[in-house]
Amino acid sequence: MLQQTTVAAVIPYFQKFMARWPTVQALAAAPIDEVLTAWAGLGYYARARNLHRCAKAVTEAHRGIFPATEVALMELPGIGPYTAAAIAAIAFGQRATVVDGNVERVMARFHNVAVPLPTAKPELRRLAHGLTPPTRAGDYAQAVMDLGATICTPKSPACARCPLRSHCQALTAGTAQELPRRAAKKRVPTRRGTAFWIVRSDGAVLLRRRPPRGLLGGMIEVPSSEWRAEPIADPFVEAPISIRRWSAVRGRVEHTFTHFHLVLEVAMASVSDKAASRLKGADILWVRPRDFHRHALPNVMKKVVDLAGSVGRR
DNA sequence: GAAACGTGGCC
DNA sequence: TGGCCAAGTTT
Repeated sequence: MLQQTTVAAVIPYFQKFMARWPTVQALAAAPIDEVLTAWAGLGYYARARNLHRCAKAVTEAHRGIFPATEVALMELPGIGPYTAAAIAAIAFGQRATVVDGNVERVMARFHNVAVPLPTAKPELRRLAHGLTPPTRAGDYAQAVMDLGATICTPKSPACARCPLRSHCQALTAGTAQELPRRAAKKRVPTRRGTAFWIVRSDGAVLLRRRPPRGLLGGMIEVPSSEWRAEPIADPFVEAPISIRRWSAVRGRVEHTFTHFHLVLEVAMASVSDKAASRLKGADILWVRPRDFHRHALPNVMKKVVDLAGSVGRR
């Protein structure tokens, strides 16, 4: 959960997961849809799929016991170099070098490394390895991560009250504020589409399960036209049902993903039960808005729901 | 190596 | 207000 995500954002999700699935076996036995529903809103949904696969692997291939070496941990889904080292050091008390964004920043400053990320990663890892103590490497790693989160922050680091200030080379050089350097970022493009809010006579709305991998993989969506850089003249040809009368919802949904901005128009329509009954398939759902919380709607789709739901209220 | 992959908080 | 960045991993 903590991969690329702040502690504050994770805490309520962590509490919910631990209460609902207290053991790795319980998580392994859960349907993926339930795991994704519990993860909805946290983002990077491949993590939820990987966590679930990992629980299955530990349960089925490791007799419910996590492997105790970094190399073996790395074999598990969703566990990369950082997580493997964190588990080895924190859970198993081994001398493993834990390198996350905090550690990279602290190392770049402590040793005044001017080489930009990600080029500097191997060097920062070597430096981190050199400082890792033979005992209590897990406590040490968490201390450095907490230092990075509270004192050695990305902007305006609190060097005056840093316990490492007497040995920090960037502080001596006056470069702490500007380190670590990073390669220039690319501009994010904008994509556009039209979401189709299709209501059945009983008030249920058409939802759809996205393909199991890729963007929002396995999550539930309000069906929409394809999201394109160049919008098409008639998006309604991509609606899941051919409908004569669409009504445009005033306003738009804007959302920023990691690598593109999304602008969504919303169109509404009612369909007969007969027409609705023709839409079938494992990926099709008809759900009343009051039951949306039982499904894995990512935040971008919650924005669509909010906009569509505003019709009639004003 | 580079790109894909969510969302929210901060300044 | 828009860019930056977060306890990274996978393809």
